[in-house]
Amino acid sequence: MDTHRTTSRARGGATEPGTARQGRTRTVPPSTVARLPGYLRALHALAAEGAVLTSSDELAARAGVGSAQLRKDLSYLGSYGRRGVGYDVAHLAEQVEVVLGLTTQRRVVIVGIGNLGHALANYSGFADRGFAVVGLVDADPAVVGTTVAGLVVQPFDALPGLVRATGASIGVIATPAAGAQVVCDALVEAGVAGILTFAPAALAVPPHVDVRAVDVASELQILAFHDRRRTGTWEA
Amino acid sequence: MDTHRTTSRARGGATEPGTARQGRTRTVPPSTVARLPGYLRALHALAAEGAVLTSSDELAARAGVGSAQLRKDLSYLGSYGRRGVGYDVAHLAEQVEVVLGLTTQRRVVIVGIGNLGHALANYSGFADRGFAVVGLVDADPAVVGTTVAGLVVQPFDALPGLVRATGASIGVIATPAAGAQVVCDALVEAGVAGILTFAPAALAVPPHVDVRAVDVASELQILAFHDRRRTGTWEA
DNA sequence: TAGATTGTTAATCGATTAACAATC
DNA sequence: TAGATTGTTAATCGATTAACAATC
Repeated sequence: MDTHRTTSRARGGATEPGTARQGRTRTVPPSTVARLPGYLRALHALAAEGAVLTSSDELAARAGVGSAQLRKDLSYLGSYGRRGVGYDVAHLAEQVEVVLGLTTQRRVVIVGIGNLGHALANYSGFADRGFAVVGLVDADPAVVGTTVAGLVVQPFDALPGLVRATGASIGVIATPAAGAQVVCDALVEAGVAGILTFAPAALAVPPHVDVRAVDVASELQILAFHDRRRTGTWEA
Repeated sequence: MDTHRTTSRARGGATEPGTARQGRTRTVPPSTVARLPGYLRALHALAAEGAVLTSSDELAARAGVGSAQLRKDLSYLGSYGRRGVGYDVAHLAEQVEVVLGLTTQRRVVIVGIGNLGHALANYSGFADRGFAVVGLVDADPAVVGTTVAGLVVQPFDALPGLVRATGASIGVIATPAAGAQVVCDALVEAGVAGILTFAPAALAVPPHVDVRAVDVASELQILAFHDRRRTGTWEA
């Protein structure tokens, strides 16, 4: 084992195509990048309510962060507010989308069409937020050939062809932990740029591939830590 | 709005019932707590392979972190290794479980039995890792009364009674964003200690309640950031 | 102008990493 | 004893926060 680690919420100093005139390159810290989707969500909610302008106070409250942090985060993207006035909701939303790379719809392939894969394939939040599910893959012959969310489930062998034919740049792994690394390797080999895995397993990937891991049971275990009262381990 | 924010991956300086003799209280940093489930996973995998001893190098590689970080993290829990020898796999796993509060099985209620709620209710990884799903709730009369994963779905009104009757300490929100805050308030009112939400919305909760938020579309957007090549925004 | 709110600076705080003394 | 590996220290690094000068 000598490829890179997963679970790295932070992959170092990413650069960003210059939205500032001149194409100058700016660096957005990983912790900021991770909060941008939340800001975008809040901006869309404001826009839906008809708001034209917002302030760092208001937007921060909606996103659940402090206003100092919000302003600091936005400052990495550029200067999109007006002092004494605030931010133009629509314009700021657009800028955040540009930075996140959401001006083009990304294509997603889901591997593992069990309960979770099913749910993800049918999730409308993907389409709403810039992603198109363009392919479904499963290793189980009983599942292959069935139609889920309007797509016919393909066999595992079809994965590379599917990724290339559809131009998918993101793979989602919704298989059990046992199969996750094999699926991951296949996705990497097929050329995806990012992988979102729900399998409870650490994945090894080459450095040019980005992995994000969501482990539902781990989230519950972290919650359990804070609920550790009367667990029987008291002593004095 | 004057309750607290959500999305706080880190709720400050949690204390831990003293596993060290004397009941002395120790503090485990949030970032360390967040990695403990991964270590536990790796330890269980090692145990399943028959390993009796492991080293910080081996365990760290399995969990996808550096060995220095692993040792630092474990040092917050106590001194459970032997210099020159390594860690006893079974014993260390047990200690991590004690710290995470997994010696008692926690009871979980799921609200929102759509595609995702369905998948979560049926997810075997919960039972395997210390949690029992003891109640399902949905607002849709067409869903109420149906049986999912061996449980009859209850109406929203039944939530407080259900939480109390089952002694659930964790609530999972799998509803659309629009209903999330109402559900959250009801869970808090019913007395849960922690909430895991999949709804794309910031939740306000009182300070004694812990919230963790998983937003699948946000994860994809973060991946999209790293895939921001040829998005058309180049300038020079 | 007076009031408001940004963008940035500087201070603080927490997390990571490398190195090594302690010790099995 | 010699070799191995932990637990801890100290240095570095990055993230957060508060305060305020710039400016609308």
